[in-house]
Amino acid sequence: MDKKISLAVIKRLPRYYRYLGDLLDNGITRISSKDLSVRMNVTASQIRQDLNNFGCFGQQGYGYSVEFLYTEIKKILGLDKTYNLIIIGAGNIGQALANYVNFQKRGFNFIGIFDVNPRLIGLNIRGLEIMDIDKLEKFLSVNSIDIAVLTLPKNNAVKVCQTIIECGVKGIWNFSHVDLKTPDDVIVENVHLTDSLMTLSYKLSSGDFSDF
Amino acid sequence: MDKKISLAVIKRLPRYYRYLGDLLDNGITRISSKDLSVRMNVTASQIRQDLNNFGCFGQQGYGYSVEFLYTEIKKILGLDKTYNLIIIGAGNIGQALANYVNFQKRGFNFIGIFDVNPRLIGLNIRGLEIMDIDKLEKFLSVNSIDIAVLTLPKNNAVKVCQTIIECGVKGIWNFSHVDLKTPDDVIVENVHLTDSLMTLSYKLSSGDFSDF
DNA sequence: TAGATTGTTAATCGATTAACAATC
DNA sequence: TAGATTGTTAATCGATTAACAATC
Repeated sequence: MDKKISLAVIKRLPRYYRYLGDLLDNGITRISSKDLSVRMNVTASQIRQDLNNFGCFGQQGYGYSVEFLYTEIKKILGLDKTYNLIIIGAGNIGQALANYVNFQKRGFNFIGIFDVNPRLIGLNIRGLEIMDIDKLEKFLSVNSIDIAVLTLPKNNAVKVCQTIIECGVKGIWNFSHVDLKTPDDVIVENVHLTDSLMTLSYKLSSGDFSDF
Repeated sequence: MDKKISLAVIKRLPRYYRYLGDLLDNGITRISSKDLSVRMNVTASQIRQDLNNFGCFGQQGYGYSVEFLYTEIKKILGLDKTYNLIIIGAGNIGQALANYVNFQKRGFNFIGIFDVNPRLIGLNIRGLEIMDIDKLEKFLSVNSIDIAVLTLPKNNAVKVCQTIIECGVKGIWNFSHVDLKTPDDVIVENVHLTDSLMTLSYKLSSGDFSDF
């Protein structure tokens, strides 16, 4: 990309993508920023500003072609490619993610799942056999992995993170409750479920529900 | 609370709480905003500004008492109370959350889990029997529920959301991939895993990893 | 007392919204 | 052509950072 896109914009893209998908499903072929803004409960100005970070996708007097815009955002999000993923930590969350079919549909393919627990090793999760984490380095040397999903306790997460970075993994989807330190070219996306739940309990107990 | 606290501040509180917990575990009794800022990789100014939204917890020339600050943030986050939760949708994610013990440790108690699938109804998840979703309204009429966790497909989510709001539930932890419309006094906290993964694929494929 | 560090005001920076000329 | 709606610049708003007097 040319100029720096702010994180706020990036985080809104999946939501645009979802709404455009819904419009497509409903057979709507064109949409103005105004109409979309009403549906999404944001300003039309913000939509146009956001999109214009990436190109001129609309047409004056007409609006946007839903299908075209959908395809463009898909490309922007990198969803025109496929990704190889491994899950490290085959506990509750790790197994749930492995079982969730929608990720595969979008091009995120789980090709390996690892754990330290001997009672889990060998178990079969949707066609993937849980492997001993000792085999991780070997596996990474013969498979090209785009994203490692870290669903393990935080102490182990830090250690494993080191290993996978050395093996060249550039994307980390981190579910463990710790901040991972990584080089600049390694991207970490955090899902801190506990933090999310705490945010909810804050809002519930602060009694200030003006406009969350 | 007196004045309006910005969402940006609220979202940072759980992270402060986590770092203070770590400090406590390491036997550190006092910390300055400067020291903490280095550990957390934020500015000292931001830490002081954030905390002063809620009170004057520090002491000039000394810094902050770790234990006191930890306890205060705990209260601010509403973690000095306990919450009754139900899980609606006993699929992969729903079961994973029910099985995850750390939530209970923090005062979030799962006291019911529901599904529509007859093959799941009756199954036992950590002592909770999966109930028929037909029994939901009855259950809500005799139990006080603070938070409903929605881990079901989006079409069902919208319908169920309506029901639980009518039954007086004020907190929703929404894992389904849809924006729920709710009255002002009902708080929704979203966990959109697919969006999170798309953000990661954006960053990976944009090639612009300046400072995410 | 002198040094350290807060709480808070002021300055800066960035993100959102408004406005409008360009143009389909 | 007239109406609609974009892309983009300018104005506003809010959040972050810097500075410093107060004070432990």
